[in-house]
Amino acid sequence: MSYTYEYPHPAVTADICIFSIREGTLKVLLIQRLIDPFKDSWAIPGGFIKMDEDLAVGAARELEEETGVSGVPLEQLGAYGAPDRDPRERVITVAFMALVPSDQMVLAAATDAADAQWFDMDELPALAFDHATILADARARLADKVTNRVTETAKSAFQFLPQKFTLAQAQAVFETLKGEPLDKRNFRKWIAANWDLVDLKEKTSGGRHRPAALYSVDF
Amino acid sequence: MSYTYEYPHPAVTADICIFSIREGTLKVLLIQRLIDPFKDSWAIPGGFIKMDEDLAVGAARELEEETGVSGVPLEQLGAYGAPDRDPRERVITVAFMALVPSDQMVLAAATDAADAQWFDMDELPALAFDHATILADARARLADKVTNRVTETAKSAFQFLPQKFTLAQAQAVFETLKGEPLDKRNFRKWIAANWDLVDLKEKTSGGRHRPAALYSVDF
DNA sequence: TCAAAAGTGTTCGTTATACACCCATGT
DNA sequence: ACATGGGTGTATAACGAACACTTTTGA
Repeated sequence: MSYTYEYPHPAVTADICIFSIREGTLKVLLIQRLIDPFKDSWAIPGGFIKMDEDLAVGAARELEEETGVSGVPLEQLGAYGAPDRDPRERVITVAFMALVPSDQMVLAAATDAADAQWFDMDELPALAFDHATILADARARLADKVTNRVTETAKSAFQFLPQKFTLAQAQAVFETLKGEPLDKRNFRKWIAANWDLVDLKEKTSGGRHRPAALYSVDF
Repeated sequence: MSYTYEYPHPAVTADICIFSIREGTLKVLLIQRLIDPFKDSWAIPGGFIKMDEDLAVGAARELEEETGVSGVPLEQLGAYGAPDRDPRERVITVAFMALVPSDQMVLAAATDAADAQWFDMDELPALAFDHATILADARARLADKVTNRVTETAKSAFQFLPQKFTLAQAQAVFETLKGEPLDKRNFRKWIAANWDLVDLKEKTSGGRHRPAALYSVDF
């Protein structure tokens, strides 16, 4: 089957930057490409948009196909369309991003992906296409969104915490997302002022040091 | 000549929201479509991206072809790709926006455009495709960008002022761009703090009322 | 003298930032 | 006793928002 047009058409893809926190560090979900170009290179997941699906829907589908990850709320980052960004043909990509919990997530590489793995944002491999640029843009946007206001993005930060958590644990999560250390007292003021924390009147135990108070959060 | 692909490809367009101030009100540059679909409807200028040009370059080219407007710095707004947004075939558009002075600008409708005119943002005609949505997004972004920091977008606001201007004139420009009235004293504090105003030690004359001090701005 | 626009400061609330010491526990 | 992380308050600066009266001119 082939498709013919009177004028040349670019291909359009969606690429998705999926961030998570694992082992206390910010990770991004990458796939290893199974096919050329950039065969065997790592890349952010993505693929061609179908003719009858919305951009965000196509992005979600490609994400699930290549990595097994589904049900994440994607936010559009923008379009990337340098003429030579794909050596095959003209490909314009629309980039999306999301922040998700990943503890119970099972990665399942399929379709164009030989493998799907979480990479530490500080130890990225060489990336296919212009994905390093896209990912850098996404990283910057993530840091902006997490602490400024009580947005959906900020809410999702709490997914990296157990239901009962200490303030030190919460601080570590926000530091990881923001990419810089935060002042302990200022952080505690901020979280108390901006979120509905419930003091559970419980303390951690078994630690080597002073027990910490446990909290939960109501949205 | 025709172009054949193994898989279906969408068409990709760039659409451009060009804002200006004319007669003291915020205007947007629209074209009247010469061809179907939406023949005779008004639309924001735009058209198909060529295979070897960058998105922003294509947007600038389409803008010039259809309206005669050139040399404007475009900022990407995002991609719009609902499957049915174009009745002909699947068309994904990348929207751009800019704020430009228009006093000496000569509009020259050509190519797909029967006409090119400035429309008052408060009196828009029915627009083709999903252009009403795109334009509303652009309008919101414009208001955000103009007053918050000393950005390029904010700089361009001064292009709507004569070289020697009064603070009341400047306030009127910023109010138009922001879409809401500003407090006189707060505005004067803000403009003095954020811009390098030069007090020209001159006053307006010929007005019916108290003369106003004239300023110019250095960047 | 009146109408109309020009000009001018202070207060308050919120937010971000900086910063140092004592406390409770396990070893 | 000591090492380790838990826990706490105050001061300052910057910013945005609210707000009313006097001055100067032409008609």
